[in-house]
Amino acid sequence: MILEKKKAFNSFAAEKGLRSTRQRDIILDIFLSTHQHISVEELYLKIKSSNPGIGHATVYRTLKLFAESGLAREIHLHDGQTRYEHAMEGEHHDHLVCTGCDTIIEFEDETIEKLQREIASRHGFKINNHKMEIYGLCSDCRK
Amino acid sequence: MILEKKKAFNSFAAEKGLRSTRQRDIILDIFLSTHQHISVEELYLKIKSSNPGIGHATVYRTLKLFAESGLAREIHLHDGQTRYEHAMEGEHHDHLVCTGCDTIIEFEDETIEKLQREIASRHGFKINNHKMEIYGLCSDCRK
DNA sequence: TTTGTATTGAAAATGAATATCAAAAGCATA
DNA sequence: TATGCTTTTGATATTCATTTTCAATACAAA
Repeated sequence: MILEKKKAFNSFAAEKGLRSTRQRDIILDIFLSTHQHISVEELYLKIKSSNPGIGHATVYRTLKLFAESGLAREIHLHDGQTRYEHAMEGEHHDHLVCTGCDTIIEFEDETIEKLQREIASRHGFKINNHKMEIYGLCSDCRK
Repeated sequence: MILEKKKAFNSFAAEKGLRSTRQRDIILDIFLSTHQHISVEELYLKIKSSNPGIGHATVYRTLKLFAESGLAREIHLHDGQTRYEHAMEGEHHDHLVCTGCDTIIEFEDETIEKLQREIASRHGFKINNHKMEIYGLCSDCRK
């Protein structure tokens, strides 16, 4: 699966005429090895620890490329940091965010997606993307 | 209705032991006179034009207070600016955002809200808040 | 008034993200 | 393999929204 994703990114890169570089390979490997919702800073530190030479800007640039290629998706929660999650074709993750402990739980609900499409078409919109976040307290934090 | 909101904010302020100041009155008046989704900068400029003395920081601070009091709600679209909308008890606005012309259309859907509550309770969450934005192209921009 | 504290505004600081630009690296071609 | 052109990189500076700092000011209770 990771291999497929690498291939997918490589063909995206080839199509765009991008060169293949050591840095992009490393960032891709490490990004693919992470869990969901990693912030740029977190990823940067992770990369730094094994590859001290790689710069801040490169990580930002490369993650934008991943998003463009469809490999990753940007998410903006309420703390002013951009995070990236692994994106797969046609797959959508919505989020339950605990404001107590910052736990993020993913969910999908086909009925909601369907209703979104209905609402959009009722207003003449063509959906590209959507995001939905529910903020609250998880059972642990309510205690 | 505007009067009620002012009263509501004043009792919130009283409860918190906040003082009543000329600046907060002015900012409240002007905020209440605006339409939905005003950015801090836009509001600041509007305020500045009639009250040149009022500072940037005060506008930021006061809007945070409004949000805390329940009078306003923060919204974060994807351009790095915080906007505020008028919030009313129990009322929720979700948004259809046109990425072509930045038009924002509000909608509400009780079925979606119900499904959200179900999902949350299934995960043991108590909802405080939610946001949902659908990004796409409106009929004009698709032409 | 007087006094204690909250609030303000100007300016500085922060922090995320982007731009700049010279040096380095990739890649096609000779 | 060497050459030359172009992309990419990384250090640094910059931008922009927002927050902090702090001395001066305003509020409200006594």
